[in-house]
Amino acid sequence: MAVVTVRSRRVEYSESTRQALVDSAVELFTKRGYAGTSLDEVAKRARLTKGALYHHFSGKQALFEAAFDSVENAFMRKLGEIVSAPGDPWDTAIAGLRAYVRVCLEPSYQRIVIHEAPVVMGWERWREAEEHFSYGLLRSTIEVLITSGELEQLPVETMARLLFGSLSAGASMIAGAADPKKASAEVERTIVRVVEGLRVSSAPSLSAPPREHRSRSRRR
Amino acid sequence: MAVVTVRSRRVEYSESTRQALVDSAVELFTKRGYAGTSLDEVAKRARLTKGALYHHFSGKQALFEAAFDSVENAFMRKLGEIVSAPGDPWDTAIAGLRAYVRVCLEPSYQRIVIHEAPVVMGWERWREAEEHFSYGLLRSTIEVLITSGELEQLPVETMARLLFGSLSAGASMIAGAADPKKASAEVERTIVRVVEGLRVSSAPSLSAPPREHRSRSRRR
DNA sequence: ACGAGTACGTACCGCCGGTATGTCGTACGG
DNA sequence: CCGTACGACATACCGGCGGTACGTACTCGT
Repeated sequence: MAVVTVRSRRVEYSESTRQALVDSAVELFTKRGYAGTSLDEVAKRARLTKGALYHHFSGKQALFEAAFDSVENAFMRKLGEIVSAPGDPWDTAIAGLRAYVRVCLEPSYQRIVIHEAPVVMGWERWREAEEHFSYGLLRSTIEVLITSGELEQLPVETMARLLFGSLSAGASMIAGAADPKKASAEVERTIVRVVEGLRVSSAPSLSAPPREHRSRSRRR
Repeated sequence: MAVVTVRSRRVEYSESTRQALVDSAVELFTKRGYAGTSLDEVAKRARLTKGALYHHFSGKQALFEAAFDSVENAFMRKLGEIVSAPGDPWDTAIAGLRAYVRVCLEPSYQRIVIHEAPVVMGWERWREAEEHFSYGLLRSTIEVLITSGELEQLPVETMARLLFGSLSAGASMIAGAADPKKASAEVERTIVRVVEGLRVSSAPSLSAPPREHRSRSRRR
């Protein structure tokens, strides 16, 4: 079973052209968006023709998803290492947040993953794909924090979605800001503050699932 | 300034056909999305032709923006009344949050305003348009809460964006959930908890679901 | 009542996603 | 060593759609 059929030169060339098409697609989708990019253009930039493109991909959507995966894989590897590093779970989680905010400064991540993918791939499929990437990371991080008693006991799925939404919005804001450095600093600070608001500071709540309380908490 | 030139029957007809086109566009954009909807289809559904459409709108984008405005105006009016109602600012803000979550159950708001608009109109233009609608409401509400000392002092702009991102994500989640009622309840609860985490100097009163209460909301 | 402008409809163009088909080189069995 | 089958592209073409040019009927002001 150790027969590894020496990767022929032929398939090497093939994979290379495929990669060239993906790279070209990433560039053009980032600059002009999905609808604004023609397949002839993508092929031309890779010094190929549409025939080659349709040999490697079933259509425009498939090409986009390949570009999507390419971008995600490029940026999520480091992030995964950060949040799975040993040490205090809270600190590593915060470090992950900061790192993610930095990733969101990348134009290709911004446009392809955050903005266009949900529309192009359909929201459900996008979410499904994100399970393997940033959303999955966020979700597992939250789970760790909840089980370790650092975070308020709230529905993990919902928490993850809402936080992810905040991060995406922060990403958009940073990308569109006149001063991205300053904006990312503010986003970072605010996000961290939001998460800290969900921290359980005191002893682990022996309170059962927080439900119905007397309310009317008045202030002032 | 009192030159009230009697609206001729002609312009009435014209406005009526324009409205028919917008309504048709809202329906089709909601069902099939922007790219999946052809102008011939929109015109046909309104018992018109593409010629009429191009008489009233400069192109597909303009038609979309008209549909966008139509949807926003339809849903944001009530919301505006809620958050500008007299009474305790904190309570009205929370009520506004809950109301917004309900709006997010509407398919047309979901797809047109939340999902497609940022891509179709471009993110910057989308944000600009949102200033007059939901985002503007959220922002002003936050400003009130901060100046009244209820909320942590954080950059208003950033807070508003992040919270808006959370709400949008919650909206998407609700729309895609198998049990939207349950999902919206969870989103509501979690969002309220997040906001309470940002409250100053108050023991977080774990969500207090107020049922329909008083408030004759006669305002404006 | 009559020119003018508005509110459409009709016909057509160019681009683009997708398909069908052709061609050339390479691996492979005999 | 040779033919052949198949993979890796290129070329040619189609249908649909956004957008444009132009034609036409109806209305309105004078």
